[in-house]
Amino acid sequence: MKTYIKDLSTQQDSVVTLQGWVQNKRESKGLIFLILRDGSGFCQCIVDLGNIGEEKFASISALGQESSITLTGKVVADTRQIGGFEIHVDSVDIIQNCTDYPIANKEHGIEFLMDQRHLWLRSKRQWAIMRVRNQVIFAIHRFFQKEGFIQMDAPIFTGNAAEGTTDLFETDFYGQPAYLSQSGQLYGEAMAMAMGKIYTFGPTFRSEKSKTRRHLSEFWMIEPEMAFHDIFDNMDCIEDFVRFVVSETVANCKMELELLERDTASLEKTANPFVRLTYDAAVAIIKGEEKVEGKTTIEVLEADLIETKSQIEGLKKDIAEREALIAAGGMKKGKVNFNLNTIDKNKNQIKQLEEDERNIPQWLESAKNFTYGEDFGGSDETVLTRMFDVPVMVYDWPHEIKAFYLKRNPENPKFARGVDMLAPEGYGEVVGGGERETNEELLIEKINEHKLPMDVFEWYLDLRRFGSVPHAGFGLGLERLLAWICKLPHVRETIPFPRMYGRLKP
RNA sequence: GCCUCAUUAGCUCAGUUGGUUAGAGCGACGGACUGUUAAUCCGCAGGUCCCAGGUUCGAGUCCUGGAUGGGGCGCCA
Repeated sequence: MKTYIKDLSTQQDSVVTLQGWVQNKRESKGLIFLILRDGSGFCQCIVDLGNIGEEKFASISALGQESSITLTGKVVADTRQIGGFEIHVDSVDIIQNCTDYPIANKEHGIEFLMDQRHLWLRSKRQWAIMRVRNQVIFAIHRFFQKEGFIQMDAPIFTGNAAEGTTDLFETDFYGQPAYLSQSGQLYGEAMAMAMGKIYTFGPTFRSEKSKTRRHLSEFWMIEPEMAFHDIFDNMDCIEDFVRFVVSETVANCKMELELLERDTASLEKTANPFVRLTYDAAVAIIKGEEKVEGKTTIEVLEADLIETKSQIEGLKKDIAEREALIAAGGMKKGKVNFNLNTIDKNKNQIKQLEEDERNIPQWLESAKNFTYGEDFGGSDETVLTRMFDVPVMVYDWPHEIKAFYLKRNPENPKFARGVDMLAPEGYGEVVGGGERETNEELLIEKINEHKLPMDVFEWYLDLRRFGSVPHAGFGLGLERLLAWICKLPHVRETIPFPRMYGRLKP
């Protein structure tokens, strides 16, 4: 039977066989410390010259990083180790000895790592992120399945742009132009009329030339659609759903989130009620006309700017101190290296903080001058969510700026019943959705207003002609949700092989 | 599409007002050390300073254009 590192705790003092890769190696005379990884975890394995013989010892000593091996040894408890266990090795079979593995155990730049993505996935942080992704996907399915939703797959080739706004990838479909799907929602609506409650879970494609930390050209979206649900039922569903996925992930990914140094306290706050604001109320807060807990956005942002500046000063001081210590001499080499590396890290942090320093005044300006009636920009979202520590749902948007299929507020037709959920900690829009228009005349009017080809929406109008009912739904961006849960600076690390502007390989 | 910052060894980065033969650490390689946790110590090798022009006696450094990348805006999940 095969043994995996994650199961070592059940095998204490017995002899097991592990198969994996040499993640790191330290050597001393007569002893080799191998850090083995097998996909399920990491474990230190000790090779003793006296146990294994000189010839074998030399061949193990020559193993490069990421060499593949099979080893057999005794499981010994050792509190110093990550998993609490280590292996005292009896024998090693080398499957492949490899050398010159490109990714070293140190800081690397993002461009280099993205070029090495196929190998980078083996690194600890990436390993942890991919495991969280797996748990999040599983929790999403559990939520909808327990709530009686039917999973459906929407087509990926479409003949039209669903909302007519975003840039799509064009392909050739037997001589006809076809577009890669930017949303499965319209098809979801059809299926919801058949099944009651459905959800799609599939890839989505947008050819926007966006170079930001929250855009991908290819990403995964979850789109539930519910018959007999209005905007408020929809918000209840969003809230229950996000709360469930976050709490299940926190419960099932303790080790992974710890490895990512993710403070889960802020995730646990999703147990509290989410903030619900109309567009009007949100705009008043963004513009600084309305206070939240006694403070305006302008005050909070100005304080953030001062804080950023003092952090930069603090880091510069820290660097100067370390440089002076090194220059003074007499420091051990290991300590010098540690300090040099810390200086590098601090410098990188300063670069990021300096970007914030440049951005915050722009955001402040943009928030102050926000024009009522416009859609929120990324910075407006950041500014708004900065004021709360739970997700914020903004609903009832000016209908002109929202998609054609959103229902008007019957009490005030100026507003469409769309809802966006903004994640805290600056992550912004993670969910977009709303109640769907059921009035056929209004829909036709909207399709014309948006200058969309009527013939491709004929089938969609049929949904209003035959047993039309109030219904609502939303779309959740998996990678954006993951970036927030893992507190990553960019969505590109949340998907195994990101496709984005300027990145098609590997 | 616009704005902004960057590009120097395999990797992460220094490089002074423009001045001789461009540096460090890590990694790789060779050696030492029997419990290491980014091991440590000694040694050794490693360069199209992103590309193309220009200014200058002289350019890694200054100027112009381009390429690539980071970030922001717009657009969006």
